[in-house]
This record gives sequence, C-alpha cells and structure tokens, in this order.
Amino acid sequence: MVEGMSPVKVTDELCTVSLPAALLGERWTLLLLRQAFLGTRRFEDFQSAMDISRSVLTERLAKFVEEGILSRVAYKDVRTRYEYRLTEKGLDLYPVLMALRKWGDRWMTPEEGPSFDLHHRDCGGQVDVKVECAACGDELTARDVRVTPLR
Amino acid sequence: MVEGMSPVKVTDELCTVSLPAALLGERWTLLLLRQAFLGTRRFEDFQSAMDISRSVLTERLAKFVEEGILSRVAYKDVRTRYEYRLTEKGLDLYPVLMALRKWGDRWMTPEEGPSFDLHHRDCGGQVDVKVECAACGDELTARDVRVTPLR
DNA sequence: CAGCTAGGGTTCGGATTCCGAACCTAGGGG
DNA sequence: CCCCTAGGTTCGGAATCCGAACCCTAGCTG
Repeated sequence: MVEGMSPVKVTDELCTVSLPAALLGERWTLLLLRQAFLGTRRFEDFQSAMDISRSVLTERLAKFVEEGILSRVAYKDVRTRYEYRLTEKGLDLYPVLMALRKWGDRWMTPEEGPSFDLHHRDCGGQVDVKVECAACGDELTARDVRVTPLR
Repeated sequence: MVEGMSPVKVTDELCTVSLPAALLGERWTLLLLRQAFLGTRRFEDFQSAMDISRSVLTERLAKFVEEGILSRVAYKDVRTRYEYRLTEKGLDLYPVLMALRKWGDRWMTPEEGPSFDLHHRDCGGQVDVKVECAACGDELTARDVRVTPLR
C-alpha cells in the first residue's frame, strides 16, 4: 500500500475497512467506545463523562446495541436499572483503540504525558500494537504491504 | 481494562486516546484516510471515489494538512497541480486502519468476502495486527490489561 | 489571441444533525 | 402523598452537510 502505487479502485460499499470506518467515523462513537473500555456502563455516567447531549447519547447507544457492540442488560441495584456492556464483538475493537492510543502517544501527547497508563495485568509490561506479517512475522509498515483488488 | 473494573476517571482533554479519537471520529476522516492509503492523491480523485461533497472535502483535506497528516505539494503534470500525500505522521496511522480492517473482516464481512487483499511485499503473507505486551510478548486482550490513572 | 477545457476550489440555499433545556415516567423513601 | 433518581423523549434554535452552480488559472486549439 502507498509507495509507487497507482490508485487502487475498490468497491467501496463492500470494503472491510470502509464499513467499520463509516460506523466508527461518526461523531461520538469512538469516544463512546473509549469510555466503555474505561469501564463506564450507565447512561448517566456516559453522559457526565463525555459531555454529550442526552438525545445524541441515546441514539449512539441504541446504534451500538443494534450493531451488537454493546448489549443493554437490566440489573438490580436498589431497583431495576440498565447497563451497557461491551459484547465480544465490542471487546474485539480493543486493537483499534490501542492503535489510536499508540499514535496519540507519539504524535499528540500533551506536555505532561498521557493521562493513564496501560499495562499487562500479569507482568506489568506496557501495551503495544504491531502490524506484522502472518507468515514471516516481520513487523510491517504501509510501504511493505501490497494491495490486490479481488473483485 | 474492563473486567471487574470500576469506571476509571480520566482527564478527557489530555487523553491520548480521545485526542486522536476526536480527530478521526468525525464524518469522512477515516474514509478519507483509507482512500489516501489506497493511493489517492488528487482532489478530484478523492471526490469521485468517496462521493463526498466538494466543500466538505476541501475542509477535511485542509484540516489534515493543518494537522500534518497530509501535505499539499505542487507538482508538474502538463501544468502545475497539487496532490495530497501522507506525511510520516499520516503513514503512522496505518495500524489504526489495519486494526479496523481486521475487525471488519471478522465482524462485518459481506458474503463475497473482502474486496481486496493485503500482503507482505516480500513474502506474500497476510497482514495481521496484534496487541501485545512489550515486556513478555504475550498477545493481549482488553481483559489482560489494567488501567492506572496518572493524574 | 479568442475561446475552450480541466483541476481545484468557493458560494449558496435547503436539508440534516446536534445541542441545551425542559419534560416524562416508574419505583422507592420520608 | 409528594419528592427523588435513572434513563429517557421532545422541542426549537444553531451548527453542519449536501448538491448544484459558479469562479479562476494555465495551457491547448484554431
């Protein structure tokens, strides 16, 4: 991808990059997701943490539920309440957030450094994201990858 | 992150996830990026490939240039033209796109399969994205990671 | 050298979407 | 009974987005 490449023509609607990109590349969805990964589960908590309007929050949560990224489950507190929990499909978006973070760490760090630390629960090591070749294991950049249209 | 976690309170504006998330989580930006990685460089080509309105495309390209993700360079065709090229900062977003694609392949594949193939230029192997521990090398999921607020 | 063309934009009115604030509702507490 | 709380819904105004039309510059055409 990229170097010395004539623009590849691809059927947009069927592309597995653009489908998720269209879903996540919408105001609030990535931030909502981040918040969910930070452990937020209740409507009010999302609202106060993100400073989003209630009506839009309702919409975004509903779409995530519809997409199967969050599930809305009732539970008993002092009375029946609802919480939004990441499904397996939702949890599987973790690498996307980690890739964003890695980029943010390198290119958008505020002077004081990142505001939280992520580390391996078992050994305490830092979290890292890598693009690599499934066959030879080499780490890859955009320049090492070739695109072949299939249809 | 996630399992058995009480919601972590984090200074939003300084978070290295939410900063890029706010930038990329805006209509068209992720799709524009994908298009750039597919080799598109010229205004007209972006416009026809993405079906975005010209005024919004102008805005998005300008913001990417301002952010240093694309650079606008003049070149001579039959006469002076401009093209938008990914900078190093832009190229470094590759893992984000690859993470999206991996997720899309698993959870949003159209019946006919993905519309293009990505493979290592040298050995032909498939491209993969992994979240791993920088210390012990284990592959990590959201459940293996602990969050610690720093400020 | 008048006119045409192509790339890369800008401008504009109407349609969407977003926002903040107010309102609704069901169950529990005083 | 009346109020409180979590989780929404409704509403009018403000900000964005859209498509279509227009503009500007350089080179080619005759």
